Amino acid sequence: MNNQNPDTTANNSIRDIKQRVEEIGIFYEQTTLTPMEARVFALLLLADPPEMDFFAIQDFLQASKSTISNALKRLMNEGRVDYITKPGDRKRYFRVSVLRWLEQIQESFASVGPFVSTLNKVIDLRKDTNSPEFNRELLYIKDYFLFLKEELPRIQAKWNERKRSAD
Amino acid sequence: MNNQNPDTTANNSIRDIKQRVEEIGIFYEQTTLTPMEARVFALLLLADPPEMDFFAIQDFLQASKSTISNALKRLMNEGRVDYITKPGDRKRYFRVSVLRWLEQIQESFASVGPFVSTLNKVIDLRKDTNSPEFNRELLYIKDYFLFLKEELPRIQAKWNERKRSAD
DNA sequence: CATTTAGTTCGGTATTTACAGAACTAAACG
DNA sequence: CGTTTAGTTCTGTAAATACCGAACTAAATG
Repeated sequence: MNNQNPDTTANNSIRDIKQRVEEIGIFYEQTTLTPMEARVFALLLLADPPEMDFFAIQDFLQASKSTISNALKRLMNEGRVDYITKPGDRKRYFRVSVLRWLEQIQESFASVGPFVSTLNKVIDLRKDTNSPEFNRELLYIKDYFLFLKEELPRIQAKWNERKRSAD
Repeated sequence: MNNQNPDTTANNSIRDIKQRVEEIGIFYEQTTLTPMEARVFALLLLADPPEMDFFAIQDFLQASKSTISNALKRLMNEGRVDYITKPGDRKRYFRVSVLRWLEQIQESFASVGPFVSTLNKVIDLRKDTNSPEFNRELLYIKDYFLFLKEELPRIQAKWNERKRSAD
């Protein structure tokens, strides 16, 4: 049914592309994805068209079904990937859900909260100690996080505003 | 020589404190420290006075010398911990270097760069593809990172300004 | 300069984690 | 309603990682 060029990605040799997937994959591996998750994600970033069915992913990466299944599951849980379906075709076509991915990133930015509360615990537990200098430094760093907690939503708002007025 | 109360931390039972170290430790474990690194870090955050010699750390955490040595090494490389020395005492007293730790955090905030360049690679590799919608989304998310790359230094400057005028 | 002290490094082990393969499931198709 | 399809789940294994213990090193001490 897909009558486009059936290449996985545009006009480059398949070997080249495998290399690119590895390369991009390594970057995302360092942002807390497992090697295979990172490769799946990189592949979907580069694929043309930008959605692939389960078997195509498995075949390209030469991995087992379970590994691909688990990688996709985690990528979907993290909001980086979703899938579309096509009428009269029961396959799922997996793709990077760029906009949800962006939302996840934005939310994670907002998560300074836990740092603040952990520091508060520490500061509270230290309240009877005889280390005023150190305790003051802890208050200082907590202050910084509180500052971020205020400012990050601000720049988020600024971004929203910029994008709103761009249409 | 240390004529303070020799308790590891202030006026709480040692069992309590072990529990606190675990608790605070678990939080830092989730921010890319190994369990033992996280415990060492948590211990130094709670210790009173806020510096401890090698053996005191080892004894408290009931771990091997090598494990403590490696944990301290990594914590020092990451800029979270340093040590002081005392005249006529060849031990090193390890402590959380709050201000360097803060600097590290601030630097890591500034590191949006790699995200942008990875996205640029992806966008470049996709330039001949037939997926305008997807490609536009990628440009959009890249735009967001570029925006952050501008704005984060700004809020950093704002913080510096606030702190400068606070003395 | 032999010994103690304060750690580091090296080699091995146990636990965890990533992945494979095969058995299973649920929906759709003939 | 048996079979194919599109995945998932379960069980085992290989590789990576965290940790231990013992051998080592470098500085200070007697």
